Amino acid sequence: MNYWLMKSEPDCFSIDDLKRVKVEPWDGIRNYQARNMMRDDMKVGDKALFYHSNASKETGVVGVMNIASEAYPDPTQFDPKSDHPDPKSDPENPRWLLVDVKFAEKLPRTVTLAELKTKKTLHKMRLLQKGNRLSIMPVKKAEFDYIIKLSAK
DNA sequence: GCCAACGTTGGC
DNA sequence: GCCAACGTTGGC
Repeated sequence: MNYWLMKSEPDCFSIDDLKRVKVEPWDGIRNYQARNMMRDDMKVGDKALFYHSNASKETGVVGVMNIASEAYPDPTQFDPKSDHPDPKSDPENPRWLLVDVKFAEKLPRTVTLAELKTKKTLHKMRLLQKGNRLSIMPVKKAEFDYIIKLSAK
C-alpha cells in the first residue's frame, strides 16, 4: 500500500466538505508529476493525508482519506466554465486525470505546518522541502503514522 | 497583498 | 535546445 499527501485550499474544498459528500473526484490537477503519480502509483485503497493549503485559519494536515478509484480523465479540462479548462487537451487522449477520494476520518486536531517543521522525524518529508509546490506527493508510512499519532496528542 | 520558487510557453 | 517572460502556488 502507498501513502500520499494531497493539498486543497479549504476555501475551495475542505475536509468538512469531503466529510459531507463522502466521495469526491479530485479534479483540477494540472501538473504532470502529480498526474503521473495518480496514473502510475496510486491504487484503490491507498491512504492519503488531507492537507489544507493557503488556509486563512490553520495550514496543515486535517484528515485522512482513501483512494477510491483508478485514475480516469478529468472532465473539467474540457469544460470552458471550469476553473482549469485546457483547450489543448485532446478528448481522444485526455491530458489530465483524476482519482476519486473517499472520506476516512477527520483528525482530532489540525497538525499544522509549523508543527511538522519542528519534528526531526519529518525533516525529509517532501512537503517540507524548500520550494515544494506539488499538490500530490508520496509520504512514507512512518511519516504518515507519525502525523496521525501527533494529532491524538 | 507580497514575493520566492517553480513549471510552462514560445521565440530564436 | 536555450532561456526570458509569464503564470501559478502557497507561505507568511
